[in-house]
Amino acid sequence: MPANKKTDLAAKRSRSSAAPGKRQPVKGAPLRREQIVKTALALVDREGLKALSMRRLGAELGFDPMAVYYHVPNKQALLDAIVEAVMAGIDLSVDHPADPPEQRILAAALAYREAMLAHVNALPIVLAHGPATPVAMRPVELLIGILRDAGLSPAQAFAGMQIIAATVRGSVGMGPAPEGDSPPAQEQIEAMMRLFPPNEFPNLLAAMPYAGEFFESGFEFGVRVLTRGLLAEARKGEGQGIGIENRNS
Amino acid sequence: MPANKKTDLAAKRSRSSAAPGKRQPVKGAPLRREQIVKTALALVDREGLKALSMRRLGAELGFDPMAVYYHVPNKQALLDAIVEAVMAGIDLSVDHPADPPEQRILAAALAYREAMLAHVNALPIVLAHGPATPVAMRPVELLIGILRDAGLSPAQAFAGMQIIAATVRGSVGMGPAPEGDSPPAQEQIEAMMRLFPPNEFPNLLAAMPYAGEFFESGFEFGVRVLTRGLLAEARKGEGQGIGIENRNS
DNA sequence: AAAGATATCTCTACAATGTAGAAATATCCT
DNA sequence: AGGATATTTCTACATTGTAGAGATATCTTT
Repeated sequence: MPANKKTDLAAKRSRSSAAPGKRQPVKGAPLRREQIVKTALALVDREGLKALSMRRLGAELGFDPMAVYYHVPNKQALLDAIVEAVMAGIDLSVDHPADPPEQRILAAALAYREAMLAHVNALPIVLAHGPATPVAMRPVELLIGILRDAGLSPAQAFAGMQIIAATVRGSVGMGPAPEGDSPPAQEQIEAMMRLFPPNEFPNLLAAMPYAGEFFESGFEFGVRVLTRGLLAEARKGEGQGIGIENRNS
Repeated sequence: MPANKKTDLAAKRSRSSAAPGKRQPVKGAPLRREQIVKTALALVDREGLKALSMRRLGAELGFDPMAVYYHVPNKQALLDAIVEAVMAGIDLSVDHPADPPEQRILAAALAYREAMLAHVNALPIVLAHGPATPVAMRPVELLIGILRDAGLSPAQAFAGMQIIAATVRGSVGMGPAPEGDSPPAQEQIEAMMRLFPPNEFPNLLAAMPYAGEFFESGFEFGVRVLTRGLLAEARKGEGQGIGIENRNS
């Protein structure tokens, strides 16, 4: 009696949710797109990007792998959805319009960064030009809004938002390697010492010991510098062709 | 007489190089690792990342696909080598130590950016935490050197280099989508207008028309702001815990 | 030049992947 | 109940990276 796969899969489905007396799901909660994305992201977080195959995802969900294709057209769309989920994780409630602009900008940048660092294994797809969906654009809208509140013209605000977002994205991409690519930082540093001849890389080697320290507090430092400069330049009306005239009311 | 594959492949090899009278290659130039990487990068540039399969690369080289595996342990190593090749494309000759620091930093940042933009199709792997080989570290060494020349402490210089590099990397990653993902910018903008309700995204929509303008000159603007702020903060001795004391001679 | 040693390349084969297409089943509506 | 629709499963296939063994070229030594 070789129990076939169908029975096995059906048995695996969790019937925990859904009240039994009412209508709606009877056999077990049907597959929802949201749950697919959530499970996929969790899998990536746990085991890395290359562990995310459609078959593995199907197993994780307790469904046939092909079931996913009813809710998502192809794997690329799934990856896009994952990116969107990461972006949706940005906590926008950190912004308080009454606070000074410097503080608002820093808070937004940190929230952005925090959301990405919460899913380091997904960084390759997040940084590879994620989709411009409404969800992913809410933080952008907020940042531009803050900069406009600070008195910048639309063009200046857009440029400022781009620079800040670029700094956030670039900085998380340069953090510690994800997915067990490399040994712990200490060994890595010593290996580099051996790999890089001190006469060719004197400055790099001299600065390496501060690498860890930077990742802790250096990002904040950078954003603060950037913010201050941005606001000052904007007030001066300078801007290298960006918003030379103020298009305000 | 079914001409077998072996003969076909051998016939395909270019025997154009290598003097015939001497020793060394007689049958046709042997496969060199450098040529493999070069061909692979060219293929990626031409047809995008997903066109780069080992079989396709073999065909492009005129060798059996498996021949590559004698020179490169696996595909990941090949990708790493491609990233390194892109980094090696950074033109370090733009730096003139006699120039003022602002100018040197901007030139270095632009050279970095230029090299990455020269291979947009490779960006996903370039941004996905490239390997820290000596070649890839030369620009880093240079940047730190410039900042040290400008009077920053090692820690400050390292932090500054990180911020600038992050800005460069982030900004190229936010450029126009590669690999024909999306239609030309103009249509895209109009599509966004439709996708984003103006009451939820007023600032974004107001700033969108300047998107193109930013990508042209906004990056320079951002780096300039960052540089000026960086140098000023460093002179003041401030630095949020980064290099509070100067570890100079 | 012959013969063995080594470097380089080729062939075959396999497991894993994304996904098309048809079939099966569950759910809903009348 | 029965037909319509939504959802899931099965089967199958082309493509991918790459292991392993074998073939061939090249170099070294005699």
